[in-house]
Amino acid sequence: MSGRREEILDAALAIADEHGIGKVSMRALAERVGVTPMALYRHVSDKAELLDGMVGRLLAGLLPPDAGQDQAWDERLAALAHAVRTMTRRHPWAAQLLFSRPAVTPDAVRVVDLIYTALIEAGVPDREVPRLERLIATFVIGFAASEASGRFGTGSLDPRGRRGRLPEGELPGHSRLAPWLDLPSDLDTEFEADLDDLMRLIKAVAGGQD
Amino acid sequence: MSGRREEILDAALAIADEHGIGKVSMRALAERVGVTPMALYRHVSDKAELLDGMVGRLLAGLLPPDAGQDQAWDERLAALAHAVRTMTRRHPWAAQLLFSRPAVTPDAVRVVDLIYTALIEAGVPDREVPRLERLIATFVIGFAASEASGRFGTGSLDPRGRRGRLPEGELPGHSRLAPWLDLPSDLDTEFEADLDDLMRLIKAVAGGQD
DNA sequence: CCGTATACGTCTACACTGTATACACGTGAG
DNA sequence: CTCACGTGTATACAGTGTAGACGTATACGG
Repeated sequence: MSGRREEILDAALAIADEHGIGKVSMRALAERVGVTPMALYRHVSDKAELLDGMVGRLLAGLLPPDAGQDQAWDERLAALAHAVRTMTRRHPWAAQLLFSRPAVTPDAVRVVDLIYTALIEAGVPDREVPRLERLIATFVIGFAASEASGRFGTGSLDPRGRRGRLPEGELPGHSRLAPWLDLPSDLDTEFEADLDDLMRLIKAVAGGQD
Repeated sequence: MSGRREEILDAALAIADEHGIGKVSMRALAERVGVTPMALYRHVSDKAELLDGMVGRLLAGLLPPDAGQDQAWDERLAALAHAVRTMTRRHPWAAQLLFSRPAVTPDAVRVVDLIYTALIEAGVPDREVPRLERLIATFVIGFAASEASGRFGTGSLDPRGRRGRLPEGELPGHSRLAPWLDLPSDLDTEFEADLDDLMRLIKAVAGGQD
């Protein structure tokens, strides 16, 4: 009935994109919409529900424009994974929220279903499909969240700092891998390689049983 | 120098365990320690640094008591993964924080190094080790965070609710998998199966190149 | 013994936060 | 006309992180 709710959600989204999720307060949002803070509660029961609505709105943008039925299952899966990553790069604040609530909104369920059908088409036994969906989604979201929140470090300065801070010899792995750790990590190609590995994993599960 | 900082960190940890991370406020923490809120700032520069210190303290508990050198690489890796999961089950609030900052604290680096050496021992080419470490850690932390924050749903009620809310036929994957979705998910065995798959993935990367 | 440095803690105050409660105004239906 | 309903407002409360100025207790070098 009311596009007002969507209007509010989009305003919140705009604030988050411009100034970070931390600046999304009921007062700031109200001012942006042009109302009193309490007016928001007519359209949103909680601040939590507001945040839920925001991620819901982003998830809706994840669905491929056309059904994309012409692509093979692995291409559809890769496209979805890339869509998640580009989404969290445009909206870094969203990555953390994806872990916060079960995927019960209609849009989220539709995305899950896309993964289900892709895995079925890949030949994964029905019994294993939900587990593999969670495995893949968990990794993809986790990667996006790590990237967005800085867990992967900020570049080449980081690994050097690591080794220096601990007594020599206590980190055999780090010292052996030193040449590779000093390279500035290219997360684009890394993500690609990770996806390749996951596809192989899916094929292994599919091939082993059917 | 000052065991006082550790004392404060442990008090914060206790509050988080008893009443949830949301109840960890400078005022509540100060009262627990028996001081004025502002006194905490002598030992901790920020609330953010306080939270960082809390996860650091938990990461320290992740290291195996003895070096555990007698176990094979895959057993050491599995043990580490299980340790993360049990840690986030005991401290559900911690899972989200693991995504928040790069692993630069000494304890975190030591954990990363354990994974490095395990992967090297597995025969993974040096060049691929850091990537695989990130892949595995990302999944394990993501799984723990999902479990802790409810992303995996709260049981069997959830999947039924999902399908009911959307028009029939729009979710082919869900309707085909209905029998499996209604089963209460057993996250213990699911995590085990996921680890098995990841081990296979590691062996594949190792075997393909050396 | 004295002066000083350092670590630690207190008090007050500010600018925010989410939201409960009570009230006002429009519009459309019976 | 009246009543309900959807919407927005005004006020208020309890809680948050933390800046700034001020004390005090212990230890150390002359």
